[in-house]
Amino acid sequence: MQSRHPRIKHTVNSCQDIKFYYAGTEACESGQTWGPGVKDHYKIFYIHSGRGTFRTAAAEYPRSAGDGFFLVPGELYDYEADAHDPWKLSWVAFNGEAVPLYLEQAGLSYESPLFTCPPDGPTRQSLQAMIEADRNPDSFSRPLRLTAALYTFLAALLDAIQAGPVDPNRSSIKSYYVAQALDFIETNYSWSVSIEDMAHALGLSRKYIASLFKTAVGVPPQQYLCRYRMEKARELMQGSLSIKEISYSVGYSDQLIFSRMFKKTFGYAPKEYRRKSGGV
DNA sequence: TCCTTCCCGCATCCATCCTG
DNA sequence: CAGGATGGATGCGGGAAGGA
Repeated sequence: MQSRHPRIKHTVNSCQDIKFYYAGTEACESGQTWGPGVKDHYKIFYIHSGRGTFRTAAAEYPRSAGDGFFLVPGELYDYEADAHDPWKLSWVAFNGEAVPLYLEQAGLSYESPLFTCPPDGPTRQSLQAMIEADRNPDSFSRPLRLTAALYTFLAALLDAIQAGPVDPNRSSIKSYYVAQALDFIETNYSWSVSIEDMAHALGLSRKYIASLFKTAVGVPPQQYLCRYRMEKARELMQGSLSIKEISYSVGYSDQLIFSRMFKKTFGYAPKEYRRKSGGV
């Protein structure tokens, strides 16, 4: 293995994979409805005042001030303001590959679409900041400001949800640790990182994170890391890099060890694999 | 929920050999 | 001769059980 690199990259690097769509606020009229309908993006609602009802195909959820709910793409929803005390809503719509990860970390899903936040907390403040940024089109920096505001809002939302009442059956914190571990591997596989390094970066013991990882993923972290490196190597094998260059690129300073692992994983030595697959 | 200890399997390292 | 594969020794990582 190459010498240990002192700088461990951040454990979550996929923040670029979230895209802001739109945001807004509306004081609804009595009995005002939307749907049933579907969205092609994620949409989070926050209730400032009043009350109303949010429905999925499976359940009906009465909601009031301080509550929130969210929609996932492709599912059928409808919602309706109360006839006597209609709600005032704010919403933010977004999409991206990283969204499911963050929602899972927050314990939100189609089956569990509800959350509660303090009326004057940072969640509402960051939501308001995003709506303000969306209203100001006279700026070249508007897209960056909106994206930054969206991250701030999601971070505040995660903090608010995780600081809330703890459900003894809730597994989101474990999912969070496992997601962090997966992200660590995908970010640092090209260095000579160990599972000890990963545990240190997450602030957990090596044994504990390995246990969570095995339960969630099905294989130990060391095995997952090895397999991940081999898959990356197989991709690089399609190009013109030498076996030695590929081994360095996926975190092995010793091509001999790399060759052995490659053969164990795929059944062929690297050179043999390249010949069979018609590579360079 | 998180950590510790013990033990064993396996990944890694080094030396050597093989192939084109 | 350079690039790549194999064999044996060693240390790290995983599993199990239990404690704080």
